[in-house]
Amino acid sequence: MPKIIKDIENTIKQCSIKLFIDFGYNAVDMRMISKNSKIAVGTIYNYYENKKELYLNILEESWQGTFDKLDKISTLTLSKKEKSKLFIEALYEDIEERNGLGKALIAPSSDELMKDERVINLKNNLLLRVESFLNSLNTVDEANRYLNNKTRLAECLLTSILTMFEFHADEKACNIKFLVEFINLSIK
Amino acid sequence: MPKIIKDIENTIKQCSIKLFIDFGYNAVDMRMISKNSKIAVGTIYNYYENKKELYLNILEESWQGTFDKLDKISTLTLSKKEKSKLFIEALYEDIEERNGLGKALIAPSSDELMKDERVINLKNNLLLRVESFLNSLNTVDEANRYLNNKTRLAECLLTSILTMFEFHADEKACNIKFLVEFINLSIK
Amino acid sequence: MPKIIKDIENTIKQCSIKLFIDFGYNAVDMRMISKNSKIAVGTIYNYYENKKELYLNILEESWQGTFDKLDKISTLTLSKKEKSKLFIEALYEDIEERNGLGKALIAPSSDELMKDERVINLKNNLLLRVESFLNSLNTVDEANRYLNNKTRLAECLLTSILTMFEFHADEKACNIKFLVEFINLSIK
Amino acid sequence: MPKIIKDIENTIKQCSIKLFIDFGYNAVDMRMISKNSKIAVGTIYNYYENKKELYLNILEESWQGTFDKLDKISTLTLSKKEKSKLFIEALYEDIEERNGLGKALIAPSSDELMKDERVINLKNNLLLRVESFLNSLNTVDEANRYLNNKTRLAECLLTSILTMFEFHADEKACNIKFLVEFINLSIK
DNA sequence: TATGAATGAGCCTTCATTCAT
DNA sequence: AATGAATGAAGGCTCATTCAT
Repeated sequence: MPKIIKDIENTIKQCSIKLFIDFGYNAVDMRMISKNSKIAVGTIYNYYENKKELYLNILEESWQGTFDKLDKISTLTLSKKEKSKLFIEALYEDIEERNGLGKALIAPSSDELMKDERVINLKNNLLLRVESFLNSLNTVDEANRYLNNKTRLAECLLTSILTMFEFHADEKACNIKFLVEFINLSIK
Repeated sequence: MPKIIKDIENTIKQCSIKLFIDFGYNAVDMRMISKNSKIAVGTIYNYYENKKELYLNILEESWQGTFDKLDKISTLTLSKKEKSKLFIEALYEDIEERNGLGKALIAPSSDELMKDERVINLKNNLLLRVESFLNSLNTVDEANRYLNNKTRLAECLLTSILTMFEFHADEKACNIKFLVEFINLSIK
Repeated sequence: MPKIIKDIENTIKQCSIKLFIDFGYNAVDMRMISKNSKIAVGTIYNYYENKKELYLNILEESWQGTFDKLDKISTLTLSKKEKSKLFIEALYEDIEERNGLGKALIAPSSDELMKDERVINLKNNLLLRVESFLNSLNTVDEANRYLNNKTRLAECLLTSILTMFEFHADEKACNIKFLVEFINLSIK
Repeated sequence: MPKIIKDIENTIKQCSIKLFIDFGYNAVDMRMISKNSKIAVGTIYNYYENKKELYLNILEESWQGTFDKLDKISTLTLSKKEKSKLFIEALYEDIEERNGLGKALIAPSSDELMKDERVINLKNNLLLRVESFLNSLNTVDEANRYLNNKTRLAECLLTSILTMFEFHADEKACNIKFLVEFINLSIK
C-alpha cells in the first residue's frame, strides 16, 4: 500500500472519528467530514462505500483497540481485585474517550443502524469479553450465587459504565470505584 | 375531501406511539404517521404544533402513567422484598411495552432531541423516583455500605432494565429476578 | 335579506378589511379571518366563493366609498384651488386609512392578483375620476402646456399620494400641501 | 447524476432574474427556477443560502448597475436639460428592463420582504441619488419654489417612472418626455 | 486518483378549500 | 345555515451519493 493512500484513508478515519464522537452518526454529514479533513467528498467514497460503511469501519476499528487492551489485561496474573480495577478502568477510559461511538454500540437505541449485523457482532464481541472476564473472577465453590447470571451482569456492567459517564462525566474516580464495587459485590 | 373520524387525537397518538416505539424519532416521518393512521398530514398539525411537540407529548404522557404507578407502589406498606419486586416489575413492564420511547428517555444518546429541556425534566423525574425508592429500602444502621451511592445505583438500575429487555426480551421472569436481586444485594 | 345574515356578512367584511389593511393579501389567511371575526371558516365560504373573491369584494366596496366622495366633490362649485385641496385631501385620507388596500390597487405590483380584471377595472375607475378632475381644473386657453397629458398626470398623482404616505406617514399636512402644489403647478 | 454546466451561477442568476421580473418574489418557487434553468434545486443552494438571499443578491446586483450609470451621468458637464434627459432615460430604461425587480424596490408594498434591511438600504441608496440629482439642477436664486421639497420630489419621480411604465409600457418616448417636463417644471 | 459541483428524493410544514355534522 | 376538523398539494430546504474533469 502506497503511503499517500494510506495517509488519506487515515486522515478520513481520524477526522470522522472525531466528528462521530462529538456529534453522533446522524448529526455528522459527509460534507462536514470533507471540510474538516480537507479531503473531497468524492475521495471519501473511494475508500468507503457510503456513510454507513465509513461509520461501521470506524466503530469496528475503534473497538478493536479496546478489545486488544481487554484481552491483554485478561492474561495478566493479578489479584481479582486488581484485575477488576484494571479491566474496568480500561473499559471506562476507552468509552469515555469515545463518547458518541461508545454510546452507539452499547446504549440500547432504536436507530436503524444498530440493527446492522456488524454492529450486533461487535456488541457480542464486547459482551463476550466482559462475560469471560467476570467468569474468570469467579471462585469455584460458590454455589448459591445471587447474581450468578454472568451474561446479564456483563450487559449491565457495560451500560452502567456508559451511564456513569453520562451522569457524572467529571467524577471518573468515583465512577470507577462504584463500578468496581458493583462487580465485587455481585461476584463474591 | 375531509373525513370525520372519531377520536382523531387518540388515533394520531396511538399510531405515533406505535411508530416511535418501533422505529424511533428520527426514522419516523409525518407522512408515515399520516399514512399509517389514515389521517391527513395537515390534520396532525391541528393537534400538535410540530413533529417534536407530538413526540414530546407522547413521551411525557406515556411516562406520566409510569410515574403514577410507581408513586402508588411507593405508598404501599409491604416488605422491602415485595416492594422491590412490585417496583421493578412495574418499571420493567412499562419500559418493555414502550420500547423505543423507553430507550429514548433512559439510554444515553447523542441525539439532539435528548438535550431538550422537557426530556431532561422527564429523565430527572424518573431518576428521582427510583432514587427515593432505593432510599426507602435502606435500613438505618448500615454504615459500611459498598454501594451506598443511591444516585448511581438508581441510574444503573434504569439502564439495566433497558438492557435486560434489549438482550433478553422474552425472559421477563428471569430479568426481573435478576434486577431484584441486583438491588437487594446492593442495598442490604 | 334577514338581518342576521346581513350581520354575518358585514362582520366578515369588516374584519377582513381590517386584516387586509394591516397585513396585506398574502399575509392574511382564512383562519385568521375566522378567528378574528369569530365566524367559522366554512361560513365565510358561504358568502364568498374563495379568498380572492372576498378580497376583491372588499377592495371594490372599499373603493366605491372613495369614488362616491370624489364624485360629490366634483360637483361642488368652488375655486380651483379649494376644489383641488378637497379632492386631494379626500383621496389622501381614504388611502391613508386603507393602507394595504390602497397599495394593492394603486402601487405597481407583480402580484398575480393585480392582473385580475376586476382590479384593473377598479383601477381604471379611479384613474378616470382623477383625470376628469384634472381636466375640470383646466382653463380653456392654455395651449402650450407642459404637462398637458392629464392621463399621465392622474396616474402619477395617485402613486405620489401613496408615496407620500409611504415615506412621510406622519406629515399629513405637508404631504397634502406638496401634492396640491404639484397639481397646481402642472395644471396652471 | 451530476451534470457539469458552465456558468452555473450565472445561469441561475439569469433564470431567476427572468422569473422574478415576470412573476415577482412570491410567485416564483425554487422548483420553478430549477426547472427553468435545468439546474437541480440543491445546486441553487450551493450558490445561494436560501430563496430570499438569492432574490436580494439579484436585486442588489441589478440595482448596483443602475447606480453606476446614474453616478456616471451625475459627473457629466451638460446643460440641465440634457442631464435631466439622460438621467431619467437611464432610470427609465433600467426600470423598464427590470420590471418586477423595479417594482419590488420602488413600489409601496405590504410585502414582508420589503421590510428587510437590505431592501431598505437599496431603496435609500436609490432615493439619495435621485435627490442629489435634483439638487444639482437647482439654480441659486430661486427662492420661492413651489415644490422645493426635493425629497418628496425624488420619491414621486421614482414611483412615477414605474407608473409610466405600468400604464404606457410601449410609449417610452412620451413617457420620458413627460417625466423630464415634470422635473423641469418642478425645479425651475 | 482526487475533486467537489450537481443531483433529486425526501423531509417538515402551511393553508385554501371541502363537507359531515 | 353555521361549524371547524380534515384534507393534501405545494413550498423551502437538506444531504447522501454520483460523475465529469
